[in-house]
Amino acid sequence: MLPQKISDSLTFDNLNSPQRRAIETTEGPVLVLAGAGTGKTRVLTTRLAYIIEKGLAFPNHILSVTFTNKAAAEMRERVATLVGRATEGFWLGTFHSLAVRILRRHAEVVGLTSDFTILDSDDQQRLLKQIIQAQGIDDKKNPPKMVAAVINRWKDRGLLPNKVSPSEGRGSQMLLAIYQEYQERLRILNAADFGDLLLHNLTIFQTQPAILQSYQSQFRYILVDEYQDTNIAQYLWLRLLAMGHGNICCVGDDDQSIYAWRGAEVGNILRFEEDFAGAMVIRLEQNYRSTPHILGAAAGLISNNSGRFDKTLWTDVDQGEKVTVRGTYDSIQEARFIGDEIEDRQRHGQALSQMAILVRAGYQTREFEDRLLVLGVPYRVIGGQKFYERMEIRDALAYLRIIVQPQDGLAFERIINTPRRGVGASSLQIIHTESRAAGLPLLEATKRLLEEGMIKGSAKNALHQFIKQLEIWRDRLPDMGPGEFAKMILDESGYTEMWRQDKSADSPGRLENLKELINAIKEFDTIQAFLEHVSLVMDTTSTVNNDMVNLMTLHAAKGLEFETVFLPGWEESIFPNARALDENGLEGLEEERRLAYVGITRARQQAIITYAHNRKTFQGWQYSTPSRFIGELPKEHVHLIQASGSEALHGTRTLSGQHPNKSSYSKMDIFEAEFSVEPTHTFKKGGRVFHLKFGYGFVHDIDMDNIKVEFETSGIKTVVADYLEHA
DNA sequence: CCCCCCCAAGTTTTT
DNA sequence: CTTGGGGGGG
Repeated sequence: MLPQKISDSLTFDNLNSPQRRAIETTEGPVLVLAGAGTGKTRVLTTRLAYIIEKGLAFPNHILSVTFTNKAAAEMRERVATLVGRATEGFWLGTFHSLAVRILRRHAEVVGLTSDFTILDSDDQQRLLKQIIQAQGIDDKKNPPKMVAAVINRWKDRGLLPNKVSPSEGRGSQMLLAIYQEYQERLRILNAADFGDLLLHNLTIFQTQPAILQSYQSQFRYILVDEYQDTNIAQYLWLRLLAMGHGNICCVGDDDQSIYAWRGAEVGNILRFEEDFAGAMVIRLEQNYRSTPHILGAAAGLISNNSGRFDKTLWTDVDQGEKVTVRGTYDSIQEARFIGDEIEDRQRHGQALSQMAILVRAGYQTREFEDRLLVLGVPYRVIGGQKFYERMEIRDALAYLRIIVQPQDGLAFERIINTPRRGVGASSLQIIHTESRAAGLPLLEATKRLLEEGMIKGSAKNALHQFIKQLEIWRDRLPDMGPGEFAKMILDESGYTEMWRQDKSADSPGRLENLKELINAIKEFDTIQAFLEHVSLVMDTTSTVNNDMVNLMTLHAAKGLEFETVFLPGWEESIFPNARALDENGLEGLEEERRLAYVGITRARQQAIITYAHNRKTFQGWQYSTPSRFIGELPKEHVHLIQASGSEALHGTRTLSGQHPNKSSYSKMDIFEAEFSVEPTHTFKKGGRVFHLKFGYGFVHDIDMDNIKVEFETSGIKTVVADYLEHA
């Protein structure tokens, strides 16, 4: 095919024909089923550039939606390169950032003012806790966390309190009452939680046809990334906007839908053709990332799921190694094995940053961290606690919030007695009561109580002082740079001093974080702009690009790729996760399987799956069974190495929680039906062999595929038969 | 009102 | 084992 040039910077070179079709079909609904590693981002960005370069629309006529800020930033950057200019006019961002932009313009429609506060989940749970307690409900039996989860799921489905059907869930009346009160309190706080951002948009669109119409005619082309992760509210939002022209292009992969537990509906992508009449479905199936064995193993695994679009990923590449499945005696050996494999590859010139250990749950990274520390191998843990979620950062932000937005009662409450000012629970209780009775924000209620002399003792002076101080700070706000302003607040409030006085081990770190926060604030024009950024961009942008092994959860790995991927802990209860199965049955199992699919398809060259027969948990030693997913991998794509010799034995859980004693073990036979465990090589004890890395040596001992060799130059090593040849 | 001790729980996570 | 939250005592 001849390369087709669209403009100076945009060509169709190196695009396969489905990719081209996905780019050129600009009119009407299009669903692009983009399997792992099939050039999805390339298609999205090129399509965007194509629409611009063809003169079909100006940047502000295109709505491009992603889930994460990271994805939005990447897209923005790549589109800018393609069209050769900045991307200012584009409506390109996350669902939430785009929804906020719209909501700030029409906030009054839903009873907010345009400077409303965005609450994160921590604020949300604090508020819910107050409501639960105020309604005299036991917050032990109904923890705010769980109540928040129920309300969030309702919001994910686009349901306001009046739309929740009475039969919904258990204890629904009580939860519904909390939900109603919660929405009321949010309005008084002039605040919106994350779910509200979308939900309020829907209300605006549904009640104000003129507003909806103006957006419908503005956004002539709509592009959506990761469509399999959309929830109902997001789907409704897209549908309302796309009504009319119908030029909506959704890109996604149903096999990579791993967020059902937070409201994503795989059904959205499966139903696309019904939802958008005349939709064209384009499959991207040529994979540019992985070897045939990796694709084959992943395909075999995912074929066990029902209700999916049938896709067959294929690749031009014809070499590559089988997926390794390695059993170990216990979790200590598992960590050792992976550590050694990493060092091995490093010695062979593979960059550490090209290796990743992907785990099911965050706590699993610890044993690998310990091991890598011992080995002196640098690593980084991706994910974990976010900068803006740290206590000291949230406190500091609360100071800024209450100054900028006096109605923000949650911020007020957070810092009113931090550092200690002698305003305890009892004073706060009085303020709360007044606030609710008079329908006033906490700060206003406090002022009134002070005027009326309703607060006595030390709290009276403290509150009086503090409110005066807030006003002084607020007056200075216009005259100072945001960084300078923030530093002043933290110093004058005594907050910095509080941590200086604190002698616990983590206080120096906290002070350091506060400094970092001030630096971050300096980058913004106003405190308001900074706060908006924080509430929507929870990323810690780590620009450090050192050569380190990557440790993260499977969820965090979606969208990434590595030369070598280690997948430890493939054991029943861990992966598939027991709780996922308990709570969601077959659905849960299928989502776990998709997670496994995501894990395997992150690998370019090698995927190494491991499991341990005995695992140390917080209770003690626990016997575990290899994951059913291992048995689902087609054997022609897998190289199985069982725990060898005495390691292959296992026992039942011991009562004492001691490390199991080998004498109480029976031979394991789980895989004998699935895999041949016969040695596939012909090496003999005493035979001379050659290894690419260790050179020549003599066979010392043989245990299945594991050959112990005494090498001439590097001593005794146990290596896998595949890497040896007769010499 | 503050501090300390005890008890309970312990997937995944973006915005 | 570790961490966070709540309750009770000073």
